[in-house]
Amino acid sequence: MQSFGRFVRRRREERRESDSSFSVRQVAQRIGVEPSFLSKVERDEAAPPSEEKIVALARELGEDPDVLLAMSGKVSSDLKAAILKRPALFATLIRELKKMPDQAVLRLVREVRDGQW
Amino acid sequence: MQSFGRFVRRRREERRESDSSFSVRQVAQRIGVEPSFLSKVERDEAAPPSEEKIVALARELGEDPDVLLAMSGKVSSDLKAAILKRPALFATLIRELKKMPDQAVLRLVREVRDGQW
DNA sequence: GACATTGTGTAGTGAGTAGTACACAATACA
DNA sequence: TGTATTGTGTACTACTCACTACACAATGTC
Repeated sequence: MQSFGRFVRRRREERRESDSSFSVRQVAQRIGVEPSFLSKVERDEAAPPSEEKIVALARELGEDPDVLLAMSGKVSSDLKAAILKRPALFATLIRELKKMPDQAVLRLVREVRDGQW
Repeated sequence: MQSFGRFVRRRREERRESDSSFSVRQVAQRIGVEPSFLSKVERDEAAPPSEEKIVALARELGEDPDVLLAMSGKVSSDLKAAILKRPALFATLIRELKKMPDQAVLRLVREVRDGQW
């Protein structure tokens, strides 16, 4: 899997080709960190920022926040809260699903979402 | 919801009624922490211990590790890992399920486990 | 009465988290 | 050519996490 920093840098530079406001400095300001910090993060010299900043960064880059969070080893706090409310139930379900291929999980997601439950 | 410390203390003292080896000191030794630390944890003067110790504690107390972890605000690292591997899929699923009542989730768990997937 | 065991108080620690503040040389722009 | 903007280096900080080490008085046991 690709590193968090490398990925962010690549995506930011892609966005920059068509929008010069995607400099380290300006993106840093928009997500609320110091430029030097974002610079270090993008070079993997600093650990990924907090959940809040990552979500803001995902918004900037047009990426899925959950995916970007995952790259930083974090799980969105609202998902965590949902699991913590029914730990035994979710533990069983997730352990069951982790054995199954993507396709099967996807099918399940669809069926749950389209609501015959 | 009950506090982690209070719950552990109560459960330990229950076990102790029929087994004198369930003193703070001896349980602490079995799970690998200092007695003073376990004592503080049980009185909620210290934050809950690490995942590893909580799992050991659950084993001692005959409790579900996932439930005890949940009381400490933690999600088992194997569940986290499973989510991190397919973040978008699990995010969608969990957000869908959190709106649903226990019964519906339970039914889903059963159907998944009994394997027509 | 001696010895062991008990719970707990106090003090301190090393690693990780999540950053800031400021300075600097290189580059871009007008 | 001057001004602005850029990315990055260095140094530092406040906070939390997950504990240990040791001492003590009270209680239990032989």
